[in-house]
Amino acid sequence: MGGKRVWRMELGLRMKPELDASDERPTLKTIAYLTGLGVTTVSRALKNGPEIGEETKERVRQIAKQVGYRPNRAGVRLRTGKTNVISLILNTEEGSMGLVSEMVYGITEVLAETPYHLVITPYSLSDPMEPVRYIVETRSADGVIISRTEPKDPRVSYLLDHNLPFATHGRTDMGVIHPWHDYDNESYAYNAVKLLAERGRRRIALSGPPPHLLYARHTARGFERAMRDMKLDVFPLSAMNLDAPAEAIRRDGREIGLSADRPDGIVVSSAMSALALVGGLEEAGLKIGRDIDIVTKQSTSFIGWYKPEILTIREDFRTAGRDLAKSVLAWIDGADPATLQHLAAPDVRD
Amino acid sequence: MGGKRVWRMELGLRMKPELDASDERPTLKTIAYLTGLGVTTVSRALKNGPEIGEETKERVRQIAKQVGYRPNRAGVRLRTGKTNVISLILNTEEGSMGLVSEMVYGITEVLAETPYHLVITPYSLSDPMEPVRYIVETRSADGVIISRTEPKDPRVSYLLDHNLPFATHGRTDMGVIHPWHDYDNESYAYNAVKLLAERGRRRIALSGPPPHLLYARHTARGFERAMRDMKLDVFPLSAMNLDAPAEAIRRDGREIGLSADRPDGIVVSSAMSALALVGGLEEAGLKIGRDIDIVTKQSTSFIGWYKPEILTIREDFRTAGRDLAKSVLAWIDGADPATLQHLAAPDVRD
DNA sequence: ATTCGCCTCTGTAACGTTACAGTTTTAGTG
DNA sequence: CACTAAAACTGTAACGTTACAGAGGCGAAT
Repeated sequence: MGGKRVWRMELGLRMKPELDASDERPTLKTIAYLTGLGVTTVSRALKNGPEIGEETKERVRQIAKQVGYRPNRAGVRLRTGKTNVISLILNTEEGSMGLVSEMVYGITEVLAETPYHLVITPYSLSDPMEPVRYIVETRSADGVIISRTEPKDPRVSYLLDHNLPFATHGRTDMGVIHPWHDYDNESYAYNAVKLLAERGRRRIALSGPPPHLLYARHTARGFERAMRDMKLDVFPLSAMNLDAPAEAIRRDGREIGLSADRPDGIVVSSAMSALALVGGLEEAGLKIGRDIDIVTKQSTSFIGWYKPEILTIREDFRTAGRDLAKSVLAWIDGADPATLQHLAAPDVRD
Repeated sequence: MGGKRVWRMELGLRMKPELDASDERPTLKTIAYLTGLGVTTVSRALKNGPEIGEETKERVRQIAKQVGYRPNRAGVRLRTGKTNVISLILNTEEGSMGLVSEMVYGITEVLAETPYHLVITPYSLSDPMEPVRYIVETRSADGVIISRTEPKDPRVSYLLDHNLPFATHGRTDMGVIHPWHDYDNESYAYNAVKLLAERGRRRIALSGPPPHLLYARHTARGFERAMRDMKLDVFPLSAMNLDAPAEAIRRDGREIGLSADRPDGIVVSSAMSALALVGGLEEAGLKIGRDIDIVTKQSTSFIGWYKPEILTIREDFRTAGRDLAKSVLAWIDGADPATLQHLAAPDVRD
């Protein structure tokens, strides 16, 4: 074997007599030259292909490591069509503080251990299909992550039609199967009510998400089930609308606080709204935790720092990001999308 | 000219007799076939090269648009080395809510009108150089945006050494020239003090950023200048440390609130800390706006919704993102980096 | 001895683009 | 009329990778 190796080396030298400029980025050719093997062999060896001898593979791997070889993404992509890119499609008009960065962190955390890069693709509400079409037409990603999923989401059908793996943050209601990650808002609402009941609250209101989104339904279901189970009085909040600007919510809070006939507990679906609501309630002279209790979801723990009187249940967007990334990768690798659906149980402590 | 066109078409047909599968993605070859021109000519025409006739260019452009031609990024990248990628290097441990997403939005807003994509490259505090080295070694981006800039930032020297255009969020103190965008913290602190002075506050404290960061110095300078100009009493906050966890800041706030000898105004450098501080002060029974005034920076306007008593001065991270993106692109296009340094004046209204 | 199949390695071509070095055509010059 | 120059176009090669179709060598079966 030693003899064979030497012979190959000489052959290599004869065949590729160019100087290898050592400051250039190494390619397969560099390794081929160094080992005296063919470029193809090196390529197969680094992929651990079955037709390459174990000894050769080891030698190639060693040299590759020595010279710091990194495959050229453009080369791979041009030849195979594989981009090694996951695209996160983001709406740039939403200002849901913290949500996005946490999700991005979760995604990068998973991708860091793979050859995948994360590309951020923005869209405006005026044309949500634009980035999806762009990615499909230019084949610029192997997989896509979608946020702000709608119950009937045209992006989902489009991606399914074009066989591009994806995962959605939030479920859909279209009778099709695809990977998703969703926070269990039914469980959240149920537990929120339970928390209030444990504090002796009996007249409880729900300030839910915008009703056209699917998770508004989940939230309402959990809320109503809990109210029935615990035999509490639903306090209807007609005016309340989480889509409304914070000023309006604050105003609502003040009105509620001033009315003689008011709830003694409110379940809120977003930390931002909870803050605005509490602002209004306090302006009306109420003391949170004494006169009324508020439960809200929170993604970062800042409410706990600031106002421990507000009851919180955690929603972890980093985990969501990790989950979504793992699901897309799994789908790309051929997993059954039906197995890539995750409902995240809310963490009731804190 | 009509005759010429027909002849070319025939030539084209003779030379490339393959069927053009119309569902395939169009390439230069497709357009060459359709126009009867050579691939090279089409390439030059679409780049508006000088050696192509105006009439031909127009025809090529038209057909290109008709078939929906989009240059293949991998092809360009492989041939030219141009990636059309800007990399945003992010620390995934920081939880500075809202900051990151707003910056990302600003960047994508600028890149949307260019062929550039935004890639998020994460790093952990244990090895801040890793992503920078990766990008340089694999030549995987044409430009880089750095956040959390340190006064002596090794990433800056490394990127300068390797001729990779970049821009930093925050200035450095290394005696080298590079593009940056920085919030004018000196001006912020000055205006914050002025705001307090206008409300009759006289014993003013500063709760500044972690002292090892450069903008701590800027903040302190603005604060001290304002205090001198307005002949106010500096109230030293020995215990205060914005690096501390929010719980500690909250505790500090309570202590300050309970002490007989306390400031009547505090300038705070981060909205998060301001909230924790206010939480503590209120716990001690103080009423913001009556017993004490707080000024803080805010990036989203949520404090205004929640607690209008807290005085705020806006810091706009979306603009920062836009600025940083524009600067990197300009540097890539050969602009003088010395002209790409922007100090963002704080917006005192709101 | 021949054939067969297996194992391990090989070169060629192609992905889409552009730099480069021509080539043809037309118009202008002496 | 030859000659040159400019204008407008051309093909070839290369970027780094991998699919594909071999090609040697060698042991086993015939």
